[in-house]
Amino acid sequence: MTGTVEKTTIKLFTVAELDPVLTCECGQCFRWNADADGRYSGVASGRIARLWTEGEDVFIEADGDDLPFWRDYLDMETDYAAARRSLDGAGAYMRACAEHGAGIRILRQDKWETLCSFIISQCNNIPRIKGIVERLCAAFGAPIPGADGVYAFPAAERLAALGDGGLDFLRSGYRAGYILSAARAVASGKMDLEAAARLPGDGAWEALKALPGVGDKVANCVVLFGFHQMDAFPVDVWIRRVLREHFPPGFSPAQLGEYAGLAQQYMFYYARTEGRA
DNA sequence: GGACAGGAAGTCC
DNA sequence: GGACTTCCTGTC
Repeated sequence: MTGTVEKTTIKLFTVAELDPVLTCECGQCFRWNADADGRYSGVASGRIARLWTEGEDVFIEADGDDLPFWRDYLDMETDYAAARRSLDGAGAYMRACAEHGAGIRILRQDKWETLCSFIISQCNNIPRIKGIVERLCAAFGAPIPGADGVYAFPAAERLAALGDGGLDFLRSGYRAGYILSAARAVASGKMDLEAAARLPGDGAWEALKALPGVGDKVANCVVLFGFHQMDAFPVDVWIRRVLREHFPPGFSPAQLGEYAGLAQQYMFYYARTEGRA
């Protein structure tokens, strides 16, 4: 232990407003995992926290100084009940998804980590994505004080310094080259993620797509989960199927409005868990 | 048992 | 439309 860190526990919300299981398991993040006691431990921006439910109440344990960070990360200022109501007009299937996923919040994740993680996600499955991300963090991330064996997500500058082949040990396949080139673009300033996030309209999405290995889908994930533009609507194989089977031909996700991205997350989670929930 | 196809939050040429 | 890395599953 490098100095004692004062842990603070506070009640955040009710489970209807923030469900740790749904929020951590809906596929938006890769560094939150259930402990043996069912509590979720997560790492973000070099900080650690635990989330759990007691009855209807949700608690967080973290360094006291970090609580403002976690409030922002958990998007506590957004009214998700109102967001769900805005989707009421999108049909019975949409309402079923929203009811099933109530408690999902769209986390305000680090931009670089989100970009890197969703580059890794392409044509891959979630357990393997998590494994690759953890190997990346353990190899190049800063150790987090007071948490043995837990590492921050590595800075782009750290990865940019690697030579070609420097990520072979990740076993991330053809995605390794994409990670390196994204790291170099970010570290050199050629890709300014903060500036990109402020571009109006589809500007952020267009800017991200300039990176090799970032296409329509990954760019949308970064815009939604990293830039918190809640109208972004990533379309993958699951969502393609949902749109085909449950929405009329010619339906445009833009019709879902400013919370289309939240709707997408409800659909994704529903499609992946219905019948085994 | 071990080979093999199919698929996994896709993208590129 | 095929190739691309790696890994896991189901099938024969």
